[in-house]
Amino acid sequence: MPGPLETSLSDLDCASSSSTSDLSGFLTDEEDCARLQQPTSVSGPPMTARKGSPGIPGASDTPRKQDDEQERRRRRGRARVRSEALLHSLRRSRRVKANDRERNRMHNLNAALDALRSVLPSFPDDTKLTKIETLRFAYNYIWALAETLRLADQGLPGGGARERLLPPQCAPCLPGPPSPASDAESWGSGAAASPCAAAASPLSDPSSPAASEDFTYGPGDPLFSFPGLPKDLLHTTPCFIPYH
DNA sequence: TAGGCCATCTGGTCCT
DNA sequence: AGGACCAGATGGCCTA
Repeated sequence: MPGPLETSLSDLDCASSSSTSDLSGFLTDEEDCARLQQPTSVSGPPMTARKGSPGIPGASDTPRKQDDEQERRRRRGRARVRSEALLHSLRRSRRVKANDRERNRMHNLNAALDALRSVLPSFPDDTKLTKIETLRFAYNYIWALAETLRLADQGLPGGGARERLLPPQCAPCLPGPPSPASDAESWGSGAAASPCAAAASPLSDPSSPAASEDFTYGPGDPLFSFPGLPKDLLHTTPCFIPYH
């Protein structure tokens, strides 16, 4: 699959070398550059002072031309092998750099997940949430906090803390139930096998994440309570971690 | 041992 | 053109 790589062999970026990985078996960028900066000579004897070149008077032309043609073919073959090796090493070094960036990107993503875990309520057994659990937990936790505000608003005359805390356009943004059609897979499917799914009672709020059958809930669940939230909210707050 | 979770590599695609 | 993002593949580690 020819790509831009092939067209850029002549202008290799010698400054952007990767030193992060072992390229044993491959040329490094420095080697690439060093070789490219050399005159285009193949390994072996230098190409200067070719005996019996066509310009020399008195040479017999026909056999000499055949020899020259063979020599040119050999050189072209060696040059092709060399350039393919160079191309391979160039691809390799770029791939190594891309791997580096990808690794770093995933580390950043994990750091963000850790930061998210750190602001979520922790559990007594200090169990570290998995990635998917962290995201689901955060989703439900946000929903529970929003629900707390909503309940608080009902007790406030003339307007609500909710409106003061959240801009109006945020109301529709509150987490709704994952669409079974579109999101069922991404939200997992553990509820069917859940021991407490059968005991789950309908929620008053259809926007609750627990409205999705992927979520189970119940005060008996060890992951049920949110510290700092009203107790009565627990009756409408989903158990946020689906069973597996 | 099977299954879940994770890290890493990789090639493709999109974006700046 | 190069980097970011994404999804699939793969292998290691851990647990029930």
